[in-house]
Amino acid sequence: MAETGRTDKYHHGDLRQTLMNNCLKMIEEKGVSGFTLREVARISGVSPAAPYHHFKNKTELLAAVAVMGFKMLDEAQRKETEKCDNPGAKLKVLGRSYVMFAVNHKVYFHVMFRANPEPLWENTQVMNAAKQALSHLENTIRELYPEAEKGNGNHFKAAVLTCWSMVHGLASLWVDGPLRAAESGKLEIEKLIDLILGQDIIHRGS
Amino acid sequence: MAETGRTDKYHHGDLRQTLMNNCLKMIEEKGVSGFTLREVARISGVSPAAPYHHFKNKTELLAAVAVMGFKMLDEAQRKETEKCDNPGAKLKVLGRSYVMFAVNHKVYFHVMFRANPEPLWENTQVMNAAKQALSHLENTIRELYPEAEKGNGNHFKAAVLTCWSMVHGLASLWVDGPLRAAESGKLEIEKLIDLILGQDIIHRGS
DNA sequence: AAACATATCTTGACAATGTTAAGATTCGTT
DNA sequence: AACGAATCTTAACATTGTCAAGATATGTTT
Repeated sequence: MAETGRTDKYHHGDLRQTLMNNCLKMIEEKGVSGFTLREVARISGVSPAAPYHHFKNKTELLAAVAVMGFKMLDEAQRKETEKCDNPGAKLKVLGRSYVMFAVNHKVYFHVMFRANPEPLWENTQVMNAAKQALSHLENTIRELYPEAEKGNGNHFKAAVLTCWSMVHGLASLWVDGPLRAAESGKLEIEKLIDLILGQDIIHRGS
Repeated sequence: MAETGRTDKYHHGDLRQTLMNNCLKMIEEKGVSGFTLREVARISGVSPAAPYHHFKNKTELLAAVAVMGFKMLDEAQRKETEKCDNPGAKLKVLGRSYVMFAVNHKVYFHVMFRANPEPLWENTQVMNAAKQALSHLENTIRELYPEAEKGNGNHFKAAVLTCWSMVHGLASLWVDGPLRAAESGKLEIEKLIDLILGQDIIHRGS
């Protein structure tokens, strides 16, 4: 039951989902800029105008994919942290999970953070899904450093942002190419993650 | 002397540079995906086919811009570190300079790291310029932790990558929108940088 | 069951884009 | 003065995103 093809019916049945799947497939092959609404429609077995009954435009298809990606990330973060009780271990697991998500779902990561005209962040659906996915990190840091939220809360924000920047940077460098291209030795990404997260990041604030 | 317009001559005189400038201007206004070869040509006062005598295609124009960006970054890193003798201070200055470059030259950063079909990293010119710009960080870490290069050098690579990831992550989150969109309090980016770089990043390896 | 509103898909069209081929114009050199 | 190379233009092609109008199916009301 190939999802990619058409059904014989005039009404496709589940075109919306099919379009999203084929969108991902296409980005995987041709990159996020090689993605074309018309071709996705073609592959899905419908006319060029059909997608417009499910998405306002090309960008909104990408936004829908981004939302799905953030939900997947959220789910991964939730599942992985369930196992550990120690909040310190939690933090590392979260970081590992974040980077591995980017590595294993490069396409989603691209759509989520490299959306082109960058209006995805003005889409409230995307924003909310993103906030939800990030909440795991915030909660864990809250557990680890309850005192950080005292005062103006800048220490807390700094801690969150430090961790986020770190893993997001590593993920970005990997996904965007420089890390892979620069052949950083024969270090595999997994070992890289462990090396980096092995270092005491927020050892002390200020 | 507006660079953007045409000269009366049949031969433009300095079309290559003009195209690059207008390319930047256009991306600044319409985003990196709204950038169009034809419009850049139009603004530059030449026909749609003229750019093809200076760049192999649209992508290579972007590659040229990316190279220029890396050279600017390289120059900034060089200039800023000249002042400080202490390698520890150097490291922070480098980080600050990296992020501020992204903030102040969002367009360049976009072209350098968000190049669309991501073949820019297969362009040797881009690769070399990027390596050059990154060498400052490597050298500084070498000064700071000479012992890290012992053995397989993994500790050294980890340290470099940790610093790079951190600042690149912060820069990415800012440039790509999530940080600005998430209205992370009223924290300005400069304060954010200081907060983050204030934390002992590579306090100890492993 | 019949009629009707709605959702879904198609056809046909439009302007715009990246790119190339063929021809025109200028520049540098001999 | 003449010639080759560099630079630019015109014209064309296949594609793209998007929209308006019409066709077809679905579901609901009577």
